[in-house]
Amino acid sequence: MPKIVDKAAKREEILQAALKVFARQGYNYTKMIDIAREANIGKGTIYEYFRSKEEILLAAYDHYMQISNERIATILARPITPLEKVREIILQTIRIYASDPEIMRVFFDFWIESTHNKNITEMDFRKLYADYRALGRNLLEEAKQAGQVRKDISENVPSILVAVVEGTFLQWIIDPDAFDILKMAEDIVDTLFRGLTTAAASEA
Amino acid sequence: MPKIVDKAAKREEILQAALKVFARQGYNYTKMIDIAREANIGKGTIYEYFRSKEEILLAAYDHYMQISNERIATILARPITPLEKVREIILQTIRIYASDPEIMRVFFDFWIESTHNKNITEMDFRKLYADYRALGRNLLEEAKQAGQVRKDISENVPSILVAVVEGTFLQWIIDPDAFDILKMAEDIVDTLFRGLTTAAASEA
Amino acid sequence: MPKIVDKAAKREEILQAALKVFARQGYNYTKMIDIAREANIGKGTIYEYFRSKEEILLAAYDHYMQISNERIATILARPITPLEKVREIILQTIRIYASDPEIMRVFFDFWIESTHNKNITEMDFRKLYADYRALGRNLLEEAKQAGQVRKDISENVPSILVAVVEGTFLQWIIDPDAFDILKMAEDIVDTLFRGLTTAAASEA
Amino acid sequence: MPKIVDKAAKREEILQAALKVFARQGYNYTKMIDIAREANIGKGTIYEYFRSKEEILLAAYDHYMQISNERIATILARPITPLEKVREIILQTIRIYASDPEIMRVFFDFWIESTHNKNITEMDFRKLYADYRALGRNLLEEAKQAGQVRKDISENVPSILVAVVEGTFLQWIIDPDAFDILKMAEDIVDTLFRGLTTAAASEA
DNA sequence: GATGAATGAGAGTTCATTCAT
DNA sequence: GATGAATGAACTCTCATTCAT
Repeated sequence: MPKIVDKAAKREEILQAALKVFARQGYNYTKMIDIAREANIGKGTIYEYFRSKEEILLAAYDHYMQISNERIATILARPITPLEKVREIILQTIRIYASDPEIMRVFFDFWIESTHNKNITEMDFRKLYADYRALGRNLLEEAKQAGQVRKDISENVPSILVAVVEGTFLQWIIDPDAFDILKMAEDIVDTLFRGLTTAAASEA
Repeated sequence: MPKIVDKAAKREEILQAALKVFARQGYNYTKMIDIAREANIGKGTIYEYFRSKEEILLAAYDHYMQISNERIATILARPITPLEKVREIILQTIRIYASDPEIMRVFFDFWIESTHNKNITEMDFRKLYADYRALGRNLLEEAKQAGQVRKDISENVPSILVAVVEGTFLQWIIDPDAFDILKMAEDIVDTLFRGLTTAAASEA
Repeated sequence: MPKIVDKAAKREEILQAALKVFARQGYNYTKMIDIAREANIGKGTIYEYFRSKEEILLAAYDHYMQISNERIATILARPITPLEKVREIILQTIRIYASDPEIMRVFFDFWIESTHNKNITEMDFRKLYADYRALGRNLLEEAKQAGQVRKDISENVPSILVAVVEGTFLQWIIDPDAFDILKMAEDIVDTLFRGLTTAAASEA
Repeated sequence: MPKIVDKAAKREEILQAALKVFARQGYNYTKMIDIAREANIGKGTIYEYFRSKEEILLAAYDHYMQISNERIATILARPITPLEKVREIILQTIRIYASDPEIMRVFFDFWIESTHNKNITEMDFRKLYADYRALGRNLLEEAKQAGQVRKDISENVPSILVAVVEGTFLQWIIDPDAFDILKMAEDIVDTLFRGLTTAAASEA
């Protein structure tokens, strides 16, 4: 009988190798042979697990999305107030990628790729951001109902929340020493919430 | 009797064509022939004005930097308070690129390229962001001295200001209909300043 | 206790599968995996029975030759006149492949392959055609002696006989509906023999 | 001003080089680099004149068709009887390719390729043969009307004419010494016409 | 004996750059 | 100065074959 291989595990292994190389060199500068070398396999072997370079890209994106969604789902399930959920999502999003910078590095690579590569409609950053904003909008609405958030805040606050998180990564990836990313996470929440929350809530 | 050509003007023309194509297709997907066609010149002619594709990239980056710096210098020279300078820089930065989206599209392309291409150390986003943060830090310090800004704000506020502007563009480029970018600019300032300024200032 | 396998039978099975795929896709477009799938075995198993793709080609050719030779031998052994033997060989050659088009499809594939692939000298269409011509020449000579065929026919008649059979298949494979292949067989013999045979024989 | 090149002439040059290599090695075994070497150009240069390997195939086929069609048109235009036209088409078809064997060698390569490659529907041998048969059918019909051809010949005679020409090439390409191709052309016509023509015509 | 996971040589194709005109 | 024809390095992907299990 032939060699038994856990196809899924090996696929994951290759994906991890690819992520490492993508983070190091960028998607466009990454050649199939680089991924193969990182994974300690032959060039042809990659094609036993992925149909093309683009499929690796998509798999990596899905990988990112899954991590992200699971994290958010967990937070949403916790018995905390809507405002605390917003705070936790921001804090933990930053924390998780702070400890796994590779995937955030490739995130922006994919962002660019999605902008120009028409073959990969599955990689829909438009929807991703829209979903994040909708999430923020819903939680803030709940928080308003609960009196945690001022009624007169701008409709663009969700966009601002997304912006500040994304923009933080943008700076941090380029220059990890620019600030303490974990302290930054706290400061983001504190600074923004000060302008959003009702007096009572912001003191809490 | 050689043809008289305004070298600098033609170089600028080619640069503008390149910017257009970069915005449309992305730096990596842009071929020299695409730039040549957009500029209505021969492929070889580009090389009379630029040594390589990378040099166009750098020239485009310098172009961006010059616009950006001039704009900021103008604002800094105005007889307004430090806090108003911060506000104006944020508002006008967003406004200017809102009316010229092309250059902001390529900005992130360059961001990515600078991350991976070791040949282009002149394109230093690390320094760019550091400069922006330093500018913010200085203006905020002045504003604190002037009593416009609360003394206890986080040292990371400059990073947050940069983040929110960059993150706004990130969303807007992907999805120009996600929000009204000009309204967004106002809301960013209002929302952030509410948490930063002293009561007196924020009422102003 | 090794599994008992009829090596020869399995080899034949694989060969039949290969013939089917060759007929469908052509030798060059046929991948080893296609043959394996058609034979319902693993890709590696083929190599237990054939050293290489080329060896399958050769085996298929031998298969063709054996069928062809057996058929001719049978006809030659029959107690009929030389001219009738020629007629029967032409008729039955066409009939047999008319009912088994697969093998004739691959015949021309092999013809091409033999022309360009220097590794397969065993696949000698030069000799095959020469043999056919020699067979025709001998039978026609006998027929001449027997007074069945005119003495002044061209020495190239054997080549013409081979040509018309091969050329018929060439058209028929490309377009099976171009003519009724069985009727065509009859018409070939009738048309050609009318010019070759003595009055007496052609009336027969 | 740039190098002036007669694009059409260079394309033709490359095509001729390709034909040579196709004849020598077969279409499938021919690599782009082989064509480039034969044409004394760089590999990339081919792509300035042909989009792909397949496009060269099609151009070569068109080249064949043009030669063939022109030749036939010339013959049809001559002031000779229908039967003589048939004779001339057969004779000259064989003669022309006898003096230019390269193109006939590749003809069968293309025949095979057209059978299996679905991308090249422009290369329609089905139509080619059908056209040849139709041409023969029409000329023979005219010849019948003119009393040159017996009224009771088989409807399949056109197919037989095509078959014998194609089958002759098939043998000749494999083994150019098997027979004198020019003598063969004469013998084909003589042998076939003896069975087809009326006594008067055949004596002529 | 049977298998399919692994492989790398080699294919067609692209494109930044050169340079003769 | 302007050009585009020419180029080959380098890319992604294929597939016959090997071999550990």
